[in-house]
Amino acid sequence: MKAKIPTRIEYKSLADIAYRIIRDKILICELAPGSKIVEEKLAQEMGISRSPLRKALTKLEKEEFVVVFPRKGTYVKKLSPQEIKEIYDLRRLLEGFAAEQAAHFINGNQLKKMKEICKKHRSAAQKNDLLSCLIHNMEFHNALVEASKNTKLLKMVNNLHLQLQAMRLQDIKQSPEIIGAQEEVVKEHLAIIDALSKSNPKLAKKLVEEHIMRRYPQKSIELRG
Amino acid sequence: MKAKIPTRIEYKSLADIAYRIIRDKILICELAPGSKIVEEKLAQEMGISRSPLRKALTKLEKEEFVVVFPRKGTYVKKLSPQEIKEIYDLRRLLEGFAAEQAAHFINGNQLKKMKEICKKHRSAAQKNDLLSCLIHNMEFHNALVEASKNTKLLKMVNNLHLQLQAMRLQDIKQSPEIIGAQEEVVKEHLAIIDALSKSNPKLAKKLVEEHIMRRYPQKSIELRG
DNA sequence: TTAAAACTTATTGTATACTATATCTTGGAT
DNA sequence: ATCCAAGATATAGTATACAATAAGTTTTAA
Repeated sequence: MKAKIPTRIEYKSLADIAYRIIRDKILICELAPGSKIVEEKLAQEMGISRSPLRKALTKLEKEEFVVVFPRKGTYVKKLSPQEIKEIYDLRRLLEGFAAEQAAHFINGNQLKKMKEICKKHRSAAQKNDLLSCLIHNMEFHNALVEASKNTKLLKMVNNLHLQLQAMRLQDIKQSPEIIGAQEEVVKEHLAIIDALSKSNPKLAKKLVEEHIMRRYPQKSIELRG
Repeated sequence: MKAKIPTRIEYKSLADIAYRIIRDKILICELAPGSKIVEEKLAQEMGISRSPLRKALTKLEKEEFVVVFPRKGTYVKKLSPQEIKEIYDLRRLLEGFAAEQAAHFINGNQLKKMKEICKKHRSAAQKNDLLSCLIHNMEFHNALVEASKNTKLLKMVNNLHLQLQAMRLQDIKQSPEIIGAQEEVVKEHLAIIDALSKSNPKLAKKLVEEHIMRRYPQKSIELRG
């Protein structure tokens, strides 16, 4: 008899829960970059055994939130300047492409959703609520890539954003002013929405690329391309 | 005291070995798309316990070689036409970008290496050794992306190629002629090398994009962009 | 006193045992 | 005969136990 492939159902295993908790701890730097993760210790803290914890760590390793040194231990990943550059180069490429594609398909609902995100984003910016700004920023970029209808692309871009998130939160804590200019960010987002609504792929792509590179934190390093 | 981050050493755990063996079995369709993987059964066949096997399966899940349905089981992934389209769209984008970047940095050694790969590829093509052709083809694209000096990009493209590999092998078995035209492929590879050696980023990019889309197996579906 | 060796401890990797759930089988009622 | 329910079985998820290795500590010899 042929194997029946089941339909996916929602089920949260301890491994899934642990994955999410540890990832969040890394994103808010409760687990600091470079610090060691001792399995037994962390498992006890979370009230679970090492089995689901190790599964969670394996997933985090694949997504580059931690680095595993065989027989030595697992360490929270610390992004190098070179990696940050790579991420921004890839974001420009991938999200630029996403915008181009999205301009072909995007519908009223999706545009409306993006506009609402911008509204909340602007409101948070005016209140100087930088954490909310960070969230709405991710929501916007997420919605943009979703509209490109390429699920693999969405996964890639999502992962890149999450990898940057810990760094962004650190920046907020250490010097909120460098994040600043959130109203500028919202303006640029709205311009992108406008290009999408006018089904202008080339413009949407260009605006997204420029938007991303304006936020590249290592402006001093010369850009190529 | 600050945590000392160890240097990476080579160490093959049973999980690593199992990962590689299972991945290869999937690539050669010894584990057929859609078939179920029973942990206890596969572990016994490989002479290991479920612990390292499950770690291997978790990695394979993250790389989309298998799909895990919670509490149901793990199944070998079967690519849908939509996913194949996504992969080709992304390959065009990512490898086109890689070529553009590579044209800036590439050195004599790397060019030499790529030429040698083409030489072997042509030789295999003349002998009608399609399996070797597949390998040399991957080697070429790998070398191209390596020359772009973006490690994250390399990982992404590598994964896309591996995901296609099972399908390509099936194609060879079922109808060798559709693979054919390997000498054409080599010619196009050499043209790409030529553009790189002349440090012509725009041309290199264009040639790579065209080269990839010429091999898109679903030509009938209209292409956008 | 210093350095190497032997020993101890901590921690990862692996195997096994247990638990919970999904699937299959059997039996009974209509 | 068909459908549903209760029990049996298979299998994934989790916990624990054990093995191997790396890191740390003490001892001993020069």
